[in-house]
Amino acid sequence: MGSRFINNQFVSEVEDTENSPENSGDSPSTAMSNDTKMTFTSSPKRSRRAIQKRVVSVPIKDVEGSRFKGDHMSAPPSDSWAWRKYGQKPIKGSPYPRGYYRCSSSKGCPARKQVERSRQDPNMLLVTYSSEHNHPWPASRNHHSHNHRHNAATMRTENTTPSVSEEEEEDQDQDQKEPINVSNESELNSEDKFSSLDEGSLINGSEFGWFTDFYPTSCTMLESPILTEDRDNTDSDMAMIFTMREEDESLFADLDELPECSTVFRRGMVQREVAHRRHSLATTG
DNA sequence: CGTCTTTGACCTGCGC
DNA sequence: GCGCAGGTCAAAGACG
Repeated sequence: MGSRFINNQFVSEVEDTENSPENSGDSPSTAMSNDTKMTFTSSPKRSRRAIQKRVVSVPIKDVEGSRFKGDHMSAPPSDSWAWRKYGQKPIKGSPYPRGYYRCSSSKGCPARKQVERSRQDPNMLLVTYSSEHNHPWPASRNHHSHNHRHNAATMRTENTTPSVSEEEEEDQDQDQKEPINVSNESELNSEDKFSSLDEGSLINGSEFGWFTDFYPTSCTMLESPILTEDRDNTDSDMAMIFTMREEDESLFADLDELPECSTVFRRGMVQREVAHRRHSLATTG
């Protein structure tokens, strides 16, 4: 299982409406193909506020070594952001505790995530991202700005990068209707700007706009060397860099500091790209 | 010295 | 209202 991490990068997405304690942790894993997955879910405790969360399942193999210092629980999978642990709780019904992390990439960043081992598959980590206050990722990603402070401490979490994509075709239309102006850093960096977005407006283009709408105008995925190193040839499918458009190149022109693990996600593109790549390899090779 | 993790206490939402 | 469970706070110590 773990050896197929590359394939694990492909994530699909479901709507989780059950939120029962039994399902809150593992249902995403069981409902979908193995390895890395993503799902929408709502916090059982905060359902009245309709706070959606995004769950990413990551093979623990790919996390080990990044920060296991006798921590049997779970090191948070890397996503190129700095996360500071602020709590840990044993979860009823699960032999593994759940770790609570908040974003420390920028002061006052409200983004949080929870990391726990899957009960059904202890080799998997379930990472639940909370976007309740809309993490200002787009601006930070695009410009590797001050919001993204990669010091030595924060880099400890960056050994792996669970790549994420989305499959909601209809959302692509939404993206094209309302592309993010990636050049307007000051606007995107504004916490007020993001906090002013109400849930209703976010849900339409996905409440997780901060998570998914990085580059709605491009069809680009930057494959990190981290994702390909130490992985044998069996996973050559992902050892590639998707062609960048010209606008993308200009867009990233000033990103020489972009960390290795940075991955640009394009919803719905990853699986299609891989399918296309596989087809091309099959026909040419 | 700044930032991190750890961990017990406290808070909050929910079901009964 | 009470108890349970999840989520957060904050002090203390560790680390680089």
